[in-house]
Amino acid sequence: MKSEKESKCNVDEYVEVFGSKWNLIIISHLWENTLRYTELQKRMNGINAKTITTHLRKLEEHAIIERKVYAEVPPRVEYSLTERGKALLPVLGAMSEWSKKNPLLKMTDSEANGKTEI
Amino acid sequence: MKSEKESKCNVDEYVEVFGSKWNLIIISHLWENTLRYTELQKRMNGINAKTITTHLRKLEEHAIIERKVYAEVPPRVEYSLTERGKALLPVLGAMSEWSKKNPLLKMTDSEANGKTEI
DNA sequence: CAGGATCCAAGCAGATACTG
DNA sequence: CAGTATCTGCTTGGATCCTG
Repeated sequence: MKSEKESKCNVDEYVEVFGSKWNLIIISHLWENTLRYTELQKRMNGINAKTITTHLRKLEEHAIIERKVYAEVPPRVEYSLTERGKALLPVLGAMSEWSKKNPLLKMTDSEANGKTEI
Repeated sequence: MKSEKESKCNVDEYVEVFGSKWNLIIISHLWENTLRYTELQKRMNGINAKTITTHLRKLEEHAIIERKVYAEVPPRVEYSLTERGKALLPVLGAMSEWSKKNPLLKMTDSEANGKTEI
């Protein structure tokens, strides 16, 4: 809704980056290793091309990930985190910590029907 | 799209909580103090009732915020963070840290047309 | 005051088909 | 292989009206 820097000043800054399901998922997948487009897509449970591309471009704009194109015969494009992106470690780490200590209580749609795995 | 616990195990757990613009904003507003419905709404730049209520309910389900209703003549409802919610401090802190050290580079829709404020 | 109920509009994600 | 283009449908957010 495009709030122009009112209220919480810098909150709306990181909201753009963190306030997105896909962004968080992509970043966590690129955490350990550099991945090719297809490989990343596969790991993300076969998310469709348009969706993943849109978010990859977005993260690229924010200089959080880097896109390297190799001019080879079978085209190869690899995505990896930039330094800026790696600086997110504490954030992802804190999130992971919190979720480990505070497992979700309910399941949004299917009211906690025994889904206590992971 | 309801991915059932594939790929990154615990990632999809916190994505539900953090992967939302409004959740992050609400949490950051309730950070310092308990707020009444109207006050919270006002601080969120006049976000409309339905939207804020939806997210407040969601955060309540996740036991991140608490909703206290005072049976007074002019109804009063106050929202505050629970212990579980306060445990998010490191996460929000890390986000804030990151965004301070890594200011956004561009403006999403309006291609950086001089909007370098904040 | 703090919403619930509706309806509508915009944004997002998915499917499909097509290229360098 | 790694996308782009397009169309469609669900999900969100917003506006408005109404109520305990």
